Amino acid sequence: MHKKITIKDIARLANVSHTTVSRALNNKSRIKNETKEKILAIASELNYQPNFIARSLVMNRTKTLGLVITTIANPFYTELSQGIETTAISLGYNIILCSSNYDLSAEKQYINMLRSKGVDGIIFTSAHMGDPNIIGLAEKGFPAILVNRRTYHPMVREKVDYVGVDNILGGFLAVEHLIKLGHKWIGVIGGSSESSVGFERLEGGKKALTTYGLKVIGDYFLEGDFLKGSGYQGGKKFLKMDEPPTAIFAANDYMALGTYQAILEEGLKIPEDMALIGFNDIEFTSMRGIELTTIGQKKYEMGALAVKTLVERIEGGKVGPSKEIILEPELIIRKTCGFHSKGYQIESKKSNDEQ
Amino acid sequence: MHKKITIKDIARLANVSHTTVSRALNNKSRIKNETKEKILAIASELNYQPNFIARSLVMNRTKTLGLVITTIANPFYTELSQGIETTAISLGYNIILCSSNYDLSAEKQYINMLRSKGVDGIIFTSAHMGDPNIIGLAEKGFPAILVNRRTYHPMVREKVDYVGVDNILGGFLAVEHLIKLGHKWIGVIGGSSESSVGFERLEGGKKALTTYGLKVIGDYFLEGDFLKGSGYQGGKKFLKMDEPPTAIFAANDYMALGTYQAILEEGLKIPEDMALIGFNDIEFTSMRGIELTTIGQKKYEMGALAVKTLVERIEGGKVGPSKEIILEPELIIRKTCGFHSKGYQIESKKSNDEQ
DNA sequence: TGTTCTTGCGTTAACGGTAACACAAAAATT
DNA sequence: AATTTTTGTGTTACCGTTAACGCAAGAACA
Repeated sequence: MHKKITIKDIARLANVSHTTVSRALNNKSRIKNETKEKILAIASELNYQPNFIARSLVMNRTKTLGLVITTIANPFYTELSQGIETTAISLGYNIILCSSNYDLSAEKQYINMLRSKGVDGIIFTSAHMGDPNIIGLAEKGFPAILVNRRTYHPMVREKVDYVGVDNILGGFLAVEHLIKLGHKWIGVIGGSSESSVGFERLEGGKKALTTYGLKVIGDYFLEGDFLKGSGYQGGKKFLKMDEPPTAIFAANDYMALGTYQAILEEGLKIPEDMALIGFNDIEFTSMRGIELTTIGQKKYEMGALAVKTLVERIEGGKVGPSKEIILEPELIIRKTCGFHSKGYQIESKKSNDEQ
Repeated sequence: MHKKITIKDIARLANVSHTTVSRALNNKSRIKNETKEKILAIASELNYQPNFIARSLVMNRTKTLGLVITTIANPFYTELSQGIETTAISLGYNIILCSSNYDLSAEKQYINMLRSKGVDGIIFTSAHMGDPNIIGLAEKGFPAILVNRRTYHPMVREKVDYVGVDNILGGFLAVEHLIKLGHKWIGVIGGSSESSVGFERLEGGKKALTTYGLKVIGDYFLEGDFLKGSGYQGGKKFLKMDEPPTAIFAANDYMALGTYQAILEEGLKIPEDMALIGFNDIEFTSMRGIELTTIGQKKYEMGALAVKTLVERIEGGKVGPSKEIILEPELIIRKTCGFHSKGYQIESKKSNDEQ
């Protein structure tokens, strides 16, 4: 393999010191235009590529960001990642991908690795509620940002920025939609209790119930884990109740898809016999044959915003208190909750066991 | 922020030279067990994290791989990426993610950046047929591997390994399936001409036609671009023909999904009025309401194999000629091709329930 | 015309590791 | 007991950059 050419090679050919070459390449002041151009010409002639490793060592900056994610297999995260990666590139940063696969100890190893490799900052897309790793980072003042999921730990809130959707409002919108369609018995399948978004969406749902004068019934709140299987099981569970709900809000689309399947398996029709609403608006939920009503959020923008905020913090020094950027969710009406003609006048839906 | 501790800090505390600390940390021979343990104790006490940047500079190895991909938004690539990332981690490597978004000049910039950052090798998941960037890399003998899509350039074939599915066989299986179901008029929507996999799947399809004594009719072969839209347009085009085909093979699932929609929009039923088969078996095609018959390939394993092969080449020196690893595709029968009364027994495959 | 300021560049020292080499002391061999 | 080999460690150089500092020559000012 070709020997890599360095600034010293250029220096020799240009009859200057390697420092001067460095100055020319970095467009520093106090260099004669003539010599600069000579050096630049030689550099491009030789197709010189700077060695970022060496630069990083002395500058203590790598122009690289770590992205810690549970799994990119979830379309929600892939879209988020796209926003993150594309924006990072546009700002001159690269992304090192780290899929923790829901393993907290793996996360710790990732963080150590990333810090060893000198990343300038780390993006966490799926922080656990009391994630000790993130708390540790916050204590050290290491540049990091939380996207999507957050942590309520005071130290983290104080030091680490956050970008996410208003999950409480999202949950509210979902359940409100069901209520406005005439539902009074609404089942909710939450996310894992370690996740802030699951918790918040649940809170929003409860808020909608109380706002509209409906009771919050414990049996109608099931805990899930954001995976399809738990949506499926939740659906089955609801349908086996003496008084099943007439509508179900699943805290994400994956679970909603599982619930969908459970409902069909029990011989019920959607939306006639059971209304269903999800959360996230992942690709494919809009496809024919599914057309899930759901709560949408700007995933790509969220990722983009996260990177911008993080890079700002990295490059702007450690100034300023931490930010919390909250985006607006949006109700996306498709076909799994039925239609409303005017002002939410919907055909009242009686299930057999309604009293 | 805390000052990062270095081997020199440890050396001072242990009363040895920094070289000895390096020896202890790297488990080199010729060091007294006693001193080694003392050093290791101090290192873990101080929670020492090695500086990979410095190590990389002298060793000329970063334990980092570049992943050049068109977009991770395509579920095919996300699953591939998962295999790549997980395997890389298990072998001690990190992945820098580079989404080219179908832009060849972006690819060139990515490659330069990756080389500047000193990655030990690059994985290409979607090489163009005559990709000059990859040819350049091959000429320099830089460690690289092609996954999924390939290049037929002799220099690349000679120097760069390849892992992919047998797309010719896959195309053959798809069309053969349709033929065995009794179809004689089969429309094919190919991939982009810049992609080896599109070309190969088409070849396989033609081979099936001639093998079973059917004519290869030019009008029945449309060029697509692997995106949903071109599948949709292709479907429309076929249906507007005087003699539309009775079955369509789309060279990937995304296009098949588009074709699906076009068919439904024209008021036809699948599979009664039109049979449809795709390629890749991406998630969601198995979902209720779609259940696309398709050609499956082991995406995760493909990614894993690619990383293993690349790392082998990196770590084993540049020995040995290049490898071509070809995996077997698999016909996955679901519901979009229907059943045939006589002679062709179909055992339906259980849909792969995700997560 | 002498003094100060600016410009342009070279010298040298980092950054945090690894590796080649040297050289005593200890162990093994004769 | 003398010689050779092995073991354990320190010294020094180096990887390819950037940055602090120094200094001569020219420009600006008095």
